[in-house]
Amino acid sequence: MSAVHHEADLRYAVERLSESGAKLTRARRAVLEVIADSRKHLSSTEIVAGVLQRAPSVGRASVFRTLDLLSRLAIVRPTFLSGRAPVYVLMSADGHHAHIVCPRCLKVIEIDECHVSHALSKIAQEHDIQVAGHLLEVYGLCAPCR
Amino acid sequence: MSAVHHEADLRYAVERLSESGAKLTRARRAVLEVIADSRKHLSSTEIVAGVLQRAPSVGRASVFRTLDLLSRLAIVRPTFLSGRAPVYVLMSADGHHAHIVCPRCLKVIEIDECHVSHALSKIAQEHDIQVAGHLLEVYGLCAPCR
DNA sequence: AAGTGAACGAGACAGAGTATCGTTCCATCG
DNA sequence: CGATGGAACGATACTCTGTCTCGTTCACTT
Repeated sequence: MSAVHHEADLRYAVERLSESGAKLTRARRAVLEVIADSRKHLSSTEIVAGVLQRAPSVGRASVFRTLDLLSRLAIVRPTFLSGRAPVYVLMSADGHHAHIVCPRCLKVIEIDECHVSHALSKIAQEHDIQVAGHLLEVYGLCAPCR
Repeated sequence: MSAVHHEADLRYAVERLSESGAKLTRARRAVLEVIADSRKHLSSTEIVAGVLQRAPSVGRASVFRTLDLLSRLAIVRPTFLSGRAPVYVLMSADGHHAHIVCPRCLKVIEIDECHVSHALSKIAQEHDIQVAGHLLEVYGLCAPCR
């Protein structure tokens, strides 16, 4: 019920939201809490449902507006995992995220340490880019599926 | 007009399609050609339009069915770049793909060499996964935008 | 050359996301 | 302390991407 799973990420997301000049409204707080509170990545429909439970007066449109805002701020990233609708991934404090998708059972395994910093600095150098974040998706069969 | 840009990828995609047991129909060939022929990543709407030009008798539904099939075969991967609708990325022969997105001008820069093989083998080992492919998205300002 | 199941084309349908519009909230400034 | 203005809101109508259905056609096998 309470937001315990990604407490730090939630705090950081709220901080970045304020920094951007956006107001921290009830609707936005509710969306962030639902996302941070969930153990798995949620679709927009699931987020709407979660928000409705937590703050029944919040409208559908505000949830979508918030998801848009969070995407633009790179706090969240829509991604296709299982199913037809995109699923919103909460980026970590430094704008990075990585997970493994098993193409057979569609399970998603979150990765904390993805070892790409060296690769990123090479890419930054080769393409003259100022890297601000990344998403790494790895596709591969998990142990039970082999 | 003719498919010259990702000729090798196209050939490989066709091969994997046959290998999977799927028939190589006119609709599927048209979709693959449109995707491989394009210099940029296309949305489903753009793909439908391209197919319609190339093979007017092909139905909308078949395009979506094909995109589904190609996604399941990891020949293509839907991703959110600019805009509301997802965009389909053609994975390279070994199931890998990487690009940089500039969050300001929304330009997408394709990366040929992404230097993550070492990171992937570490991840494979740590999580007991048999890696079959990956997608790396790097977010960062490009030179002109700084 | 014929048989068979996969795939197709057309169009009705569903549902995710958007646009509109009047209202509310909140900060700033008189 | 109350007025002013802009950002965000809630409700709802609407759009459009993607799906489902169903009878028909076509690609591959033998």
